[in-house]
Amino acid sequence: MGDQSRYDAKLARILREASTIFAQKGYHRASIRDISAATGVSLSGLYYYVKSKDELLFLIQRNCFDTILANLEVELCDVTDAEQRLSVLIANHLRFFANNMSEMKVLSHEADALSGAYAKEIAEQKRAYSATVTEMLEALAPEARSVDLRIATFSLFGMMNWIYTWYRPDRDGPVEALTDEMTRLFLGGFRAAVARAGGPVDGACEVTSAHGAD
Amino acid sequence: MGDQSRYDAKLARILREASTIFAQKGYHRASIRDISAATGVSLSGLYYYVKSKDELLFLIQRNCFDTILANLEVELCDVTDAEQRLSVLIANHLRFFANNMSEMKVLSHEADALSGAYAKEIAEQKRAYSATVTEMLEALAPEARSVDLRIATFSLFGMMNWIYTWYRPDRDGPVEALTDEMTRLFLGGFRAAVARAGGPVDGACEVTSAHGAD
DNA sequence: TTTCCGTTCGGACGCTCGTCCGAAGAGCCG
DNA sequence: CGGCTCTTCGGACGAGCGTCCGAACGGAAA
Repeated sequence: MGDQSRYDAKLARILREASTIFAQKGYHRASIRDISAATGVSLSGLYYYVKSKDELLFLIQRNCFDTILANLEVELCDVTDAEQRLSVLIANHLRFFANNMSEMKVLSHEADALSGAYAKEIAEQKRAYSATVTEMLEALAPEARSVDLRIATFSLFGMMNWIYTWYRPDRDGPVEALTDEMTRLFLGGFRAAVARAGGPVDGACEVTSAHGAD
Repeated sequence: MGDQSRYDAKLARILREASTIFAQKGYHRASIRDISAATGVSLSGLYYYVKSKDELLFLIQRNCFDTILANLEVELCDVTDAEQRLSVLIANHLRFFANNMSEMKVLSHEADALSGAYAKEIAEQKRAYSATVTEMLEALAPEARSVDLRIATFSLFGMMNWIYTWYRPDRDGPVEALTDEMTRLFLGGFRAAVARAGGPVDGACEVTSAHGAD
């Protein structure tokens, strides 16, 4: 049989180059011809490795989640403290993102470019990941309301995922510093929010409902 | 002269419908034909109101920033307390987003779909807005390092802007509750981070650098 | 050498895209 | 009525898109 590993390597290279192109131009704006040019593989040659442009995006996204979730499981296995578990998750998430900026941008930005079975499989991975975070927060604050846990969960993902729009290691420092800062920001806020749950933050909240619609 | 206000109203309607379409399908995937169908205006008729598809996106985004920034100025004019100023900004931001979900999604998701002069003008509005937030944070914590202020600024924008991926009023409660919760989360975290600046959060941070690259 | 199979590719397919041209409609003034 | 201006539109243009077919390549097995 012709080298299986050679096939795998070339497919991996195609996925990597495609991530770069998708990250630069966006999924819909990027064309198969762009990817053909970037990889040096002919237009029709690409279709030997991939069924469609959609599958290309699907494989990229699934690889990302597989890696993130697998790494997370390894790193969490011997950590029991609730706060440490959360900060391990944050570190794992941001480290993957910083080391795979193109893939991360594709993951965050092209979340609903897929449809059908592809979309379903990715959505399931995302659901599992979110549920993990919510469980961690619940372990940290068993008395919190579920709505607030949901808001906290997605606020954390917002902080972390949004970095694809602004983070550049040369200007903003290494991932480790970013991780520390975000962990401190979120964990500190979550602790404080839970501690005085129900009450406003030093009169900072009643301003909220002052104005009507825009 | 034929009604100027009639022209303006129709243009506004086109922009509104276009926002919906762009939000649903994404800018590049959405076609002028989709917008033509949604508005009932013919394909070529649209070009009487708008020079190009790019200008359509540009006008939507500029209208958003104009509204947000104008509202903010009004709301801030008689607030002096540093914490209250920040929470007014958060409230203003989230209220606009929740009341204009399509426009907000287009603003957050199609940030770099523009190019040339259009992109430049929007980028300038965004820069001014970010600078406002950073200044508020600095007023709140004059001793913080500028890198941390930058991270805090974009973490806040991440929390707020990411809601376009998950927030639904019927499931997640009214904007006011969301605003209170996010204000509490961020402000609490920021205060805590500043208070113990430099030091890790209860041994939650040294885990960060444990593993290498992925 | 011949056969065979995994791999590669040129070139074409039908389709949709953003844009524009020339003409026609609508309301008003003379 | 005719003429003018603002608005609207049918239909076409060239370009680029994702995909696929049939043929050719190359190295190992016979």
